[in-house]
Amino acid sequence: MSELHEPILRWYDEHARELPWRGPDASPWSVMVSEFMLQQTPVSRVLPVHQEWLRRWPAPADLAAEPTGEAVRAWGRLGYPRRALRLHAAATAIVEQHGGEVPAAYDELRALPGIGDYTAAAIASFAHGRRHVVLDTNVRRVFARVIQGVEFPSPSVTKAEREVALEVLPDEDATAATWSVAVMELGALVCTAAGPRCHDCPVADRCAWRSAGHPAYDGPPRKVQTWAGTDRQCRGRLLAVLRDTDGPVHRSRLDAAWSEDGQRIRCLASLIEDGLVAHVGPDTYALP
DNA sequence: CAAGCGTGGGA
DNA sequence: TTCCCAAGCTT
Repeated sequence: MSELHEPILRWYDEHARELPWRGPDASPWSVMVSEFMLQQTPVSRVLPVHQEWLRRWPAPADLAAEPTGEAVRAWGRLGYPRRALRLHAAATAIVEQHGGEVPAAYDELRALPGIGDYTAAAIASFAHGRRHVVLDTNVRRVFARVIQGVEFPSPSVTKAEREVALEVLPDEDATAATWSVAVMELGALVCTAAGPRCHDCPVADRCAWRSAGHPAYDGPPRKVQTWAGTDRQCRGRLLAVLRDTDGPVHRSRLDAAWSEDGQRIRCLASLIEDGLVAHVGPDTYALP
């Protein structure tokens, strides 16, 4: 499958977006912050928050010196705000255990809060030029189509999938890192989940899914998250009140944000349990 | 391993 | 409008 390398690497060289966390001047910390923010959040929404984050906290130690609530507030509306807590906790661990420098070793990255297999491989590859299999949703979809000939990959990563990704990973470290980001970019811009632009694809003539006539997805139904009325929506409402207010707020403000008493009380308790909200006085709450 | 966790934009 | 989805992690 190494005949995929040249066309995809050349395509990336010509079509890659210029993003602040790419480029030769991007620090490992900048890459790490971007990877946290990009977990389930689109690039366009990450860009302004990432820029302000790096301006305010140019190194892990700068973030670690702040209360966790400052990270939650600066996270804004990126979603999944526990990522902000984990990024803060990871920065603290980097200061305490790694001399303030983002580790380059996969195992050390993987041990940090909020860093799973994908993020550890991505930081090791993109910030430090190490050779790792980087399997995100884009890479999985590209390989599913080009190599396996199906529209979408299985719900969770399989052993076979990981073996295929390792087989096609270039041998040289720097090339492997560029390859991974190139395949990701191809998935993000061309081989998209809905409406792939096969006419712009550098490997369309080698694509198993395309040569099979774009057979429809035949796997288990992909689950859709419900939203209206869920705890996630309730928690988002409550946290938004605190985020958009300077200083503590009275409980009446939170009561006004969600009408159903039982759910609101449960969600507030879970936010406190998660460390996203602090109970600072009788009927008074604030960011931690 | 399935479920839970935010948010907003595009089709 | 409704549905789908966007560089996952944790439990």
